[in-house]
Amino acid sequence: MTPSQGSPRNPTPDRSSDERPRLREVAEAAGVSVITASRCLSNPDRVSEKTRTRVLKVAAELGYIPNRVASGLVSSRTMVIGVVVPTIANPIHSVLLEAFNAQIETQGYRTLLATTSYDAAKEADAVRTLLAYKVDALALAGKVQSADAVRLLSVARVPVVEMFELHDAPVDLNVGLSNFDAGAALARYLLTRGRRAIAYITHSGIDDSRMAARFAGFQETAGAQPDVRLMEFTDSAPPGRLRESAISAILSRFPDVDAIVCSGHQAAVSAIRILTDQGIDIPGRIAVSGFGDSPASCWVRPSLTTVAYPMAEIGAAAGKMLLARLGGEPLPKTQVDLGFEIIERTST
Amino acid sequence: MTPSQGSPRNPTPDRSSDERPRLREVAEAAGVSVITASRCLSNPDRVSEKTRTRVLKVAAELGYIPNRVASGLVSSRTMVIGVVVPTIANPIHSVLLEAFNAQIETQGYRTLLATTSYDAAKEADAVRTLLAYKVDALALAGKVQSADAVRLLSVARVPVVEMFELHDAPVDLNVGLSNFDAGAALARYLLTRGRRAIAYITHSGIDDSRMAARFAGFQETAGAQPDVRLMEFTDSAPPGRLRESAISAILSRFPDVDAIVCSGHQAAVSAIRILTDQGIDIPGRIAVSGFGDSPASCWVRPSLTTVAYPMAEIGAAAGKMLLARLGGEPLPKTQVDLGFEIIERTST
DNA sequence: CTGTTAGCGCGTTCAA
DNA sequence: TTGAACGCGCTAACAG
Repeated sequence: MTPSQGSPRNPTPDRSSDERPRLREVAEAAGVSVITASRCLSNPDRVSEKTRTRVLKVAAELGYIPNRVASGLVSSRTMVIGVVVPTIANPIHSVLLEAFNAQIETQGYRTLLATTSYDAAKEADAVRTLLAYKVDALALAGKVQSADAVRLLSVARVPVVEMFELHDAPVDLNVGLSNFDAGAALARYLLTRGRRAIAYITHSGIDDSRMAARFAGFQETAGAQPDVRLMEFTDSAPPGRLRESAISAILSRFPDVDAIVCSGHQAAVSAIRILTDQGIDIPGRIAVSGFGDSPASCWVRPSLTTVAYPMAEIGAAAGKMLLARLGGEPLPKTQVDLGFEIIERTST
Repeated sequence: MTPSQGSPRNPTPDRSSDERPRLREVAEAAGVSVITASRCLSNPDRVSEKTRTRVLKVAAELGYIPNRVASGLVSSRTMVIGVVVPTIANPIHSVLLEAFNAQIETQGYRTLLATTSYDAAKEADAVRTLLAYKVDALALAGKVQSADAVRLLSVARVPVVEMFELHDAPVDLNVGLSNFDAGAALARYLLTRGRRAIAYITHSGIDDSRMAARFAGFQETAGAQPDVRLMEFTDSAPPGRLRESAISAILSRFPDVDAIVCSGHQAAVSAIRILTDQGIDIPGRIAVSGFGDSPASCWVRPSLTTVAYPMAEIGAAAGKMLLARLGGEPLPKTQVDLGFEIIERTST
């Protein structure tokens, strides 16, 4: 019983009880070649309307879902962008990530995530894995820390954007602000208001150049005033948290302290709570301020004076810059400063 | 000048100035076949130590990074898990995501992200795209909303976990808590404390079964008390935000209100601020409470009585369950209740 | 322990 | 506008 239509040279292999249709099944059902079916889905213009509608109809009926792994392999465009953040739980990063992701989703890209826990070795690892997935671009929160990661990124032929921190030697694109300047600005602000005995709380055990830059800027400005005493205190809690013991240490070792600056986000809000619970007058005896704004900063009483960062704008701008690069559009600037703003509230 | 070693049958194509070495180059440089090189990297046990060390050394020297797109295509294991959340910016989801991601990263899996903005149509779209990427598993925040998504998930041959909300007909795995019970528990709590005129604020324009379940539970319990008046107010702000107008509406249309419940996270904290700014006594005149705990809940004054959800535990448990499935281990239970807790503070 | 053969599902490159 | 051939880079299945 030879089929009168001629036996196909490439008979469909047996896929009984297998999952989803592939493009080939769609093409066969629509009576076109695989490539025509492919074009109907990705280059609709290059196909006559008649075949296009027929193929699309068949594809819908069969519940066809394209295999992006296969198309990624052959076209070397995966439509995936890798994102590296220290942690998602920190609101500053989740806001950044949300804005970035929303931006790239508009063009059909998806975010492949990797976290570093503020660890430079894990950062290099994250970059390596994301590159292994052949991401079309890469976005990183903060200046790239590890030399390995820098090396990997510079030989990789993908656009890279470092978000949040502006610095001198970006791998490629760079959008954010100068944490050094932010630190300096906050120092000036406190000095102008007469504060002279300043405790500055940083966090230990993490690779975070933003924190270091903030302190450097603060130190430089504060150090220029001869009558200012600046003491750095290190807390081992993760950024965003603060141990009561850190505050106790300050009060005992620096009794005439008149200002506390917290480098970690949210840490300043904790500091306000701890100090007010001890009956210490803010800002009468001690002014408190920090970096990074959040709803909690204005809810807390006294409300927090802080250096606000435009994280959502940074994420969106980073997404747009990458999309422009991926679309082959020229970029007017590869480094964009979105600045910061000191929000004066009642804690200083 | 014929090479004396014999011309290879598969000469390496010209890749001058091309990016990274492929497995083939590594194999050639190490003098083994491609498959042996492959095994050195993924099945080290099936290769003699001598060749293994040689190949690994060569791979490191050449800076070889495996192409996971190719290996995903051929092995149908991508080592990627798709995650669907309404939004990342909401802390409740970012904590969930962080814990989930940390869990799966321990086994080398990566998170491919998609957001829905609380839109059922976007949810189906998100699921479709993630399936197109051939994710090895899928995790979704909340009960799957759209029928399309349910259909896609049930024919897909991948493990699925619905996180956060427990319900009757999970697609596959399910870990979280009953938002219905949480609503009921909060109602009982408020009734026990004598509240009888309750305004309940929900958010409009979003597809969120959790919010609906909470209200249903609350309503059922409160409705059982004949002397209780429960009024639902709808705010068009996104969950987590709250317009002042919502509070004004309550005060004018429900003047003897003695309790306000906010369904959205953080919304209750906003409510406290708005009410205290208007000089209204909390909890003297009005008790305020909500769902979802956060640092802000204890920082605000009066501090917020709220139903706390163990989001980090849920994310971690969901990750572990998926990993077990992917590892072929049997799961004792496919539905896990992690419960909730009413944290009593000073706002009630 | 190592190699050979085959092909994952699709898009590129040509030609018709 | 449509199609045939080819191969992306890697691993599964078998053989040696």
